Amino acid sequence: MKLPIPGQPVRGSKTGAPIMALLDLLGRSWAMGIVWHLYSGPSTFRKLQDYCESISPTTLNKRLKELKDSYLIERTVNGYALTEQGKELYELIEPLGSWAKIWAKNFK
Amino acid sequence: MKLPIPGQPVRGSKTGAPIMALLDLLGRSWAMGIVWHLYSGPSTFRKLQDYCESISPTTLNKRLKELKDSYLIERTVNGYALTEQGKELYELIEPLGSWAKIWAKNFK
DNA sequence: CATGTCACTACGTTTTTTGTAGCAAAACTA
DNA sequence: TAGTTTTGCTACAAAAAACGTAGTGACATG
Repeated sequence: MKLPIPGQPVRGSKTGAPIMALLDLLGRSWAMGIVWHLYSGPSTFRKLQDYCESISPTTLNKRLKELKDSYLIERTVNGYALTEQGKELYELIEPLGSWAKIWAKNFK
Repeated sequence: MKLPIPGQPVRGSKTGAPIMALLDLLGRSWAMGIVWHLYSGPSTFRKLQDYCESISPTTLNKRLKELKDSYLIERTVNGYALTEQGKELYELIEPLGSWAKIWAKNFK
């Protein structure tokens, strides 16, 4: 799966509309989960693997590369961490957390 | 791929934390794209297929079923449409649209 | 120098998604 | 009302993505 780059054809848009590139990136398995987790602080590869519970190292490594190449995360001395932009993105999706709790009531 | 149900094990959480169930659902190919598109109004199966440009009917049908079973979309006389909850969800992710435009500048 | 930890890579298997074709039902059209 | 479109799918084979296990090289620890 190649990196979705705004301005180039991506899943959902031949012209590469930024939102579609972003949704392509985030719509891959574990991508949002990784961002979600990293907001609580930098994490090592192994800890991310533990956190994700069932992600394969292959997939984790791929997602990390993609997120790095998309300027959302970076490697620091403490492990993988959100960039400033990554934090911005997290803050945009953060409201999903409390909304999800309400949404969950449907399933009872 | 089975429907991620809050309270049951889902990708990223053995206990089925609502946010993880939601991220599992939305982290499947085309899921957010479908929600994004439907906010502009109800759409038929064929129109969604056109809009998504490269989704297979098999996958579109699966995603629609999942979103229906998750109370985010429903069938109306005008085709598939967001439920009230689906609209709420859209409004939460809407800010991604304008943020994506800024994010896109990284790639130049 | 032996042992452990860490960040991966290799690789074969399973699961998901694609792409093309086609079909039955409903809606238009002559 | 018979024929044509349109619609909402399903079937199925092929391609791609993700998994799971094993293992490797780099670095730290004792």
